[in-house]
Amino acid sequence: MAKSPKISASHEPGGLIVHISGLLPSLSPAEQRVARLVVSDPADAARRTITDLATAAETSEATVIRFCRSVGMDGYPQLRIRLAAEAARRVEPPDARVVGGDIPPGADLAQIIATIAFNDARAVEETAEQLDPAVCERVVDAIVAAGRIEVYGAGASGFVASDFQQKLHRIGRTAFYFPDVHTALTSAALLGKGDVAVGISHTGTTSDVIEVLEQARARGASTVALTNSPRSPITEVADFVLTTAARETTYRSGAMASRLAQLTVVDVLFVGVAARNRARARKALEATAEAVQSHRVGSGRRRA
Amino acid sequence: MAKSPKISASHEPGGLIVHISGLLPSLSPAEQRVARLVVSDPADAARRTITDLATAAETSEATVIRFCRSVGMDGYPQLRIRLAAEAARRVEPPDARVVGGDIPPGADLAQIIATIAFNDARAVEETAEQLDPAVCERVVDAIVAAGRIEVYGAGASGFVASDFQQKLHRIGRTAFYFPDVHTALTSAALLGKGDVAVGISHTGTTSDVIEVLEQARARGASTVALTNSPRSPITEVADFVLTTAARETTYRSGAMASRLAQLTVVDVLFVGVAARNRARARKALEATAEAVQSHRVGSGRRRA
DNA sequence: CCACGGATGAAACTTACTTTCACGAGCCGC
DNA sequence: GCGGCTCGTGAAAGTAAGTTTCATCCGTGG
Repeated sequence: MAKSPKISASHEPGGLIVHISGLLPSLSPAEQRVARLVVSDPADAARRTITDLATAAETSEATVIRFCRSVGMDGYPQLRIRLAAEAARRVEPPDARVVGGDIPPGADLAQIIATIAFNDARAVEETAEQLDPAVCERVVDAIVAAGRIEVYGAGASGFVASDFQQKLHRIGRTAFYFPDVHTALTSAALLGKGDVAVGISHTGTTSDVIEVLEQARARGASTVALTNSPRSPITEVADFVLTTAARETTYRSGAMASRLAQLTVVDVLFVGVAARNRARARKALEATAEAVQSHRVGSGRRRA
Repeated sequence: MAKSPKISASHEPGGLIVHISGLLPSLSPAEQRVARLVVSDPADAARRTITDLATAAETSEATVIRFCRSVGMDGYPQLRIRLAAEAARRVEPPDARVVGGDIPPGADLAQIIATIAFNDARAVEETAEQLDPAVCERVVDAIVAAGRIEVYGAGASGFVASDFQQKLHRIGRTAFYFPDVHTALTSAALLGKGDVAVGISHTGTTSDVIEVLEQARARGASTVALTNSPRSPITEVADFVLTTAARETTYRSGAMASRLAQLTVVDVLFVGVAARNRARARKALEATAEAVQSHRVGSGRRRA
């Protein structure tokens, strides 16, 4: 099979299910139907024959096979076995919790809290499970060695980009974030070999971010994509691809779990970079903390 | 299909492998060869095709089928799946999870990932557990009824404030966020009864935020504090206090888990508000999503 | 409007699984 | 010792599952 030349996590160690949900948006409609069945009840899918599954997904066997290939399996039997193994491993409590689902119309606040927390926590955990330490390592290498780092993101991902920029900055790395595309583009044009550009896009289809990343790459900078869709367009302009694993219910919910997943990855990179030079990072952190000290009342301690 | 009339093996409870080794002696020689292969490496057996397994056991496919029936399976595919599940279950992960701890100096990326994800997920879950739905409800009431909403936050909490503002805005609430204290102060001075001011501060001691919240309160606005310290100064100027439960790890001030906890609370409020008027919120969300559509490439899909 | 490319299912095809059947070894009873 | 019997066995036939091919359909961009 054609190996992608870029470094991305093609392994799905964390879990096949998570891997599939990540790929879901990159699948064709018919394949998505199959994917949803599989994700919603892996054990059941493993029991079904290909014809049976195809019928349940209201499609043809051919599509099921295509789906298998899309998620990296050789064929249906392999998928079946992996699914069975996966289902067995996760002793999933038959919790009534709505996984990745929408909040029901009549829900009260307590339900809303439980649902959101559950999905948020899952997104964080699943993202961590499927993150490839090797790719992270290489990204950390690049950042540590970088002359300059730029982080791009639009909309909700913009906050994450901004957060990342600020974190890197606080430990003494030269990092920038530009909310404005034009500024970002001009800045990216000034990047060069040894610099690092990080593009954040949940869907992986944000053209502004892709464009800027492309520009950065053309100038010789190392490019990193942080997205939920391992096969989205942004991955084509990235040297390194880091994926999150948030099962977001489309725009209905706004970007909720996805932000948390992205932030978790940002934290990992941050700590990874900081760990490379503990002393220096610590000193920088202390200095910056001290700088805002006068803007705190009391000692951060309390008193009623 | 003709059901086998013979007394089939009872539900093998302990485990398929154990079950098979148990009745190994009662099998015919050729079947025993198959059984031994299966027992010695279930995962491997699951990967093989029936012909393959038959060859390895130096027997025919027919014998393998007979073996399947002997151990209580319907046929080979079922055995395969059960085997895969079994194998997966017994390969328990070397769960050396770093509980709530620090990131050790020599930690590699995999450890860092595990630690961060664990703490982040915990922060989210614990925050949800101790969130008071009644208080949330009243805050939601206030926001729904508000003429204007302002959100304040500095540093890392500023990103959260900004995120909250943007979310409220997307569902049609009039919300503001000011990165600059002076602007925030002047704006707060223009608030009045029925308006809502939300102050976000992890430590609860950020004087800028407290000051602005105080101003807002003096003008008659309802004030909400979102903090990790239930008795910190900020709570003294707040009508409603929402607390997070992040036990921030090392890399002090990195504000890692705390952000996620804050964002979870933001999500709860957001969904709570949106749920009050589903139709309108949905329409607003769709309209805003559509607005950025032209800034996306493709349909989010892509092939390798 | 047409050319193009992707998505899709029908049908042809291949492989895997299952059943049938005949052979041969052991085991009586005559 | 020799039919008749049972049982384990694999070869081969038969069926079902999985895979490939291909014509059609649909949206997209020229």
